Amino acid sequence: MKPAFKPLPREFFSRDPRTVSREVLGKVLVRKNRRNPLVARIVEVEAYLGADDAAAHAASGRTARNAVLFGPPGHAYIYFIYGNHYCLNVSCMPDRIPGCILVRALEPLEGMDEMATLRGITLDGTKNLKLLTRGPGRLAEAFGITREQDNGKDLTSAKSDLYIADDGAPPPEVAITKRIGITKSADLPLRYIIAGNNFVSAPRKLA
DNA sequence: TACATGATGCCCT
DNA sequence: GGGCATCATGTAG
Repeated sequence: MKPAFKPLPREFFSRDPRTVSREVLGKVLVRKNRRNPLVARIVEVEAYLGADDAAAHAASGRTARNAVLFGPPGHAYIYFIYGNHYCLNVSCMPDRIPGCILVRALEPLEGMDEMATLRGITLDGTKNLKLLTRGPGRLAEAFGITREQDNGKDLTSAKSDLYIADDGAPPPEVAITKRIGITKSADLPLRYIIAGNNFVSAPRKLA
């Protein structure tokens, strides 16, 4: 593991989710409470705007489930979907304003063996590497993320066992498309991907 | 208390 | 390419 993964400051997330989405691409997600650190680069995210975004969980106001979105920025909002899958979101915007980003795909950098174990698959070749962290449900499983353990966790502190950091990589080229898997406000161009990256969850037309 | 539904992934064809 | 598992949450009654 490279030295000094520096966590992003809370102010980074205290902004419009669209700005955060664009700038968080190329940063790394770090998981520490394992035998070995798990590290993967963020290559695909979506922005959810809050009150004015019909597709956002926060659109209909604060509930027990989405309370984290209404709290301070830089915290993990984990929810369970389709009876099988967890998804990792990061709260954005200042306290009480419910923006967020959804992390949709990662490029594994370190700890692939353990990710494979968590996913319940074997790594036969480079092809299977994509199966580790491509898609919101998959990456959550590969990082051992559950609502019980990780919901509300501070992602801006290296003391946290789950956080987002800058590893010094140069900013990538960003492409923008429509969001995936939603029915409301489905045409808005709020999905941000690293252009040409092989680990994004699905090829889509540019918006 | 009951019901409809979803920011998905897997397996079968 | 399409159907389906599977359940927490929110909303209605």
